Amino acid sequence: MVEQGGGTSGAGCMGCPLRQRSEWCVLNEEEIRFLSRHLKKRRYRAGETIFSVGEPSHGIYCVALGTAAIRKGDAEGNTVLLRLAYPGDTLGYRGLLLGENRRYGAEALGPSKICFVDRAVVKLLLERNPALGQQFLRRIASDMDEAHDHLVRNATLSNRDKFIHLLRALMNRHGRTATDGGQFMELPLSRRDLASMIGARHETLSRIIGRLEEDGIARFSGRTVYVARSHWLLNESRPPTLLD
Amino acid sequence: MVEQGGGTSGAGCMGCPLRQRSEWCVLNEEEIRFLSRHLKKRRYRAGETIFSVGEPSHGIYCVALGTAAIRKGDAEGNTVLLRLAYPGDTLGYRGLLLGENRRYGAEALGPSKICFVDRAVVKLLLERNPALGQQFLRRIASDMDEAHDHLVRNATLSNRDKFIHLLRALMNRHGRTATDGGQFMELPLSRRDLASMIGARHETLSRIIGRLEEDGIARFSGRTVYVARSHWLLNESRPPTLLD
DNA sequence: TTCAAAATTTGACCATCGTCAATTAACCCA
DNA sequence: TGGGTTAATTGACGATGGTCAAATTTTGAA
Repeated sequence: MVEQGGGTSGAGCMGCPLRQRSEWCVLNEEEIRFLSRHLKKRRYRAGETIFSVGEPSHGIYCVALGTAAIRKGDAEGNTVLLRLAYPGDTLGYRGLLLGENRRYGAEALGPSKICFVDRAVVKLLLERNPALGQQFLRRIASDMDEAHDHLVRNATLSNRDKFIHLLRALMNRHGRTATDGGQFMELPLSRRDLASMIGARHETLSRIIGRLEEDGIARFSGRTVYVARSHWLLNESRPPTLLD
Repeated sequence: MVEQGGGTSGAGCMGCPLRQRSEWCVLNEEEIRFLSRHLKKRRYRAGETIFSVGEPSHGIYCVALGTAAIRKGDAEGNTVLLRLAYPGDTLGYRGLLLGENRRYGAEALGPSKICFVDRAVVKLLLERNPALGQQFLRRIASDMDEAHDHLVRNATLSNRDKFIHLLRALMNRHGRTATDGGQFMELPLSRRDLASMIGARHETLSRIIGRLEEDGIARFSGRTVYVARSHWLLNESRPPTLLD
């Protein structure tokens, strides 16, 4: 299950199509070879755990293929899906940087390939190439911005609008344009997870979905969603001010 | 208004009591002297703006004395108070790292002293002392954790519980123990800002406060709050965490 | 394919929250 | 100190969201 050498094609990180999109893009050829030799690539099946809350942080993970979900729970046992990670995204850098145990868990949402880079390898590369540290700083800073935007939206929008925003974000990643200009998407998440992402109960989400269908904004069938072109742009955010 | 040399006593950063609590603790004596010479320290009056959304990021700010508020708005003009910053906290590193304009604003909540460090000075120190970069990484990683905890709470708790959590966090910073074992605090924020921190309208917060008084959990009078010892620990809210 | 478990939907009901509007209290500056 | 402005509270009421429970669909494993 575990193979040496990164990249989706077996040619090592050198041939990895997402090298340019990840922080590793600043490494030179020799450093990439070093990384290739020392990372562990592994396939995950749908639902498989990548790492869990509370375990020590031995290294970082790099999504090569598929989608991963970041989950976090509170003291009461409520669990929230914080964000999704896509190819090129790096997971678990915080625990590594702070030398702490993992404070959130990650799992594969579908069949995925994910590379693991041991803490020692990261450390060595960071020392060799300071630009890599810069890259990580930039990455975290940008994650921070995202988290803050998320906080503002959650404090500001209704559940319905939060869900619409979420749908649009998901559509950007998972959607395809249909022949009529509308968009199709296969949802990567269960209703429960979708609900947890907007801080609502799953029953509430069901009703929101029902209302979106009534209003003719979208059609849901299992995990497939269809949104007509005409309805897609004008929902940006604005609360449905009376009649529309 | 602007003076050279950091620290609250005029002895430069060297004598700054919060040097050990900020990222600058890794600098050696010479580097601290360099920092002292090149930072600009400035007093702010209550409500004064430190920096605003949209303006270019020329450097970072370091709270020496007082309390600063981080504000962010969304497209509709709603504004949210994201977090408070206290002595030792660094503001504005994200815009600097990403080379972007400020995506949030900061203002002094009361009379404050805040040091400004120009981007060029930061860059120089970062190059001279890689440990400083590490410190920043750790700081951001920890801010990130806080933001995620905040997201989980917002998705999970009722407004009432979110407010109790907020009160407890504020009490940790601003509270004093009374002779009877209860705690007093002078709130640093208006009701509107308190409400925005938990994602509620100010009218709703007024009612939450009313209910807390009815339930005998706390007493509010203007900006002073009193909480009896007996009610402090057992309230339905969860674990005591830091501000965020 | 078949069946049991899990996920989803739906209904009923109540608590909470947002909005509008009207007061009342606090604040700031001349 | 007065007067005008902002902040805070309160009431009424409709909308939204949570909870419990039951019905229905989907999923996964044998």
